[in-house]
Amino acid sequence: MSPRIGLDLPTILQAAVEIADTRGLEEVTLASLAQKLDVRSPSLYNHVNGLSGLRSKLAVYGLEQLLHVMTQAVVGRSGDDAVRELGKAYVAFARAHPGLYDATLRAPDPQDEEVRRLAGETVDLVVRALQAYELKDDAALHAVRGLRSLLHGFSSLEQRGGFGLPLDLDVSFQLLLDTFLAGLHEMKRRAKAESKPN
Amino acid sequence: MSPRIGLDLPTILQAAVEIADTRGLEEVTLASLAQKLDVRSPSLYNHVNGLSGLRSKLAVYGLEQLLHVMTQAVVGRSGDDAVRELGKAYVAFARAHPGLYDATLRAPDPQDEEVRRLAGETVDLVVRALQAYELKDDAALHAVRGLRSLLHGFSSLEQRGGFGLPLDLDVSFQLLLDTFLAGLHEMKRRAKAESKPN
DNA sequence: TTGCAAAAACTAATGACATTAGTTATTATA
DNA sequence: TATAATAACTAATGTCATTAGTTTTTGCAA
Repeated sequence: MSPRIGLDLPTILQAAVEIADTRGLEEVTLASLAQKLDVRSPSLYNHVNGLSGLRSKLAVYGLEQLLHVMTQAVVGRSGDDAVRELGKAYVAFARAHPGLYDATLRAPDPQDEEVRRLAGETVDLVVRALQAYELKDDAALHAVRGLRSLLHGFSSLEQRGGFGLPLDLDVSFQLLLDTFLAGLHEMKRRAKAESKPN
Repeated sequence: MSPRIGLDLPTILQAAVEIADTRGLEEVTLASLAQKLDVRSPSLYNHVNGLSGLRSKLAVYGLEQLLHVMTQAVVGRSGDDAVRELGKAYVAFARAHPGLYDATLRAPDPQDEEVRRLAGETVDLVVRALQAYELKDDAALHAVRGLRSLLHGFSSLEQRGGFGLPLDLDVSFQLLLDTFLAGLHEMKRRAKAESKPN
């Protein structure tokens, strides 16, 4: 009971990531992938459940890596520093792996257990990074959504060249993060002013 | 010199939007569109330059509509009120027309003159809406990018079901906007504190 | 009224793709 | 050394987009 050892999943994913990052996610086809791996496309079905299966695996792979770089960014930090490094790590990942980043958003099946686990872990990580702002109850989760919106929005628009203006992107990002953080501090101040006097 | 009067561009775009909004942008194919219009797919080439041409037209069409609803949202308003209404109009558009909204981001050719014009007009509109914050020079443009990042990020993640949490989306959005606005005010305060004392 | 030119819509054909069915080849272990 | 498991293969089908070339319609000029 043992077959020939040709392809394996890591090799396939690596090749797929390379195509995605250099040519775009749409160019990741079973045909282009098979050609790159010097194999006939039906052979890929032995490792992956068709094109949609490949995309799902790619999504999980990307989510794992994204979570990893985000985790590395926040260890040993807190408050503004933690959030800033988290943000920088996020956009750096999106810049370094545009196709893979794309896959994490377009491909994932929300029902997939692995996807749910990774999403949960990511939320937990960001909640912890936001601890310093003393957000009550759901407020922390809303803030996680907000931060993610802003990070994804910036990364996504940057990738699509959606910013037509001749303006330094890093400055824009820095300022956006600063504004958001200033807002968080202000919200914290307001919450205190509201609870203390009573 | 006159042909038969069958299809026309508005009819085609309307049908394409309907498919995009109900089944997703990927489902807008010349085949599906032709079927919906009760025509053979090569006939569409008389009105549109293939699939990519259709997508470009769809992008322009969407950008026009988006600019329109944003314009309506800010007329007669200023400051936080203007920004809030602008934001609400943006996400409302994305919610009402998920496929068309998608097209405005994925399809447009940045070289296209029409696209550039619409993008420019949109930037101008938002810059005007942000006048109350007295942002200096490039700061206003950076703020436009920031606001757009946050609006697009939220809309995009909402559409993809990227928010796994069982939490009210409108509250999240409201809070995100509040935080951003509080941040803008704080930045304005800081800028004043920095210039005045000198 | 008639005929023509322009343009829309058509048929036919090609090539890229995903996918399935069924075959061949390889290799670890019994 | 034989075999069972499984990877990789060939062949075939169906869906697309796209191009070439044909037919049809219709406003206008003669």
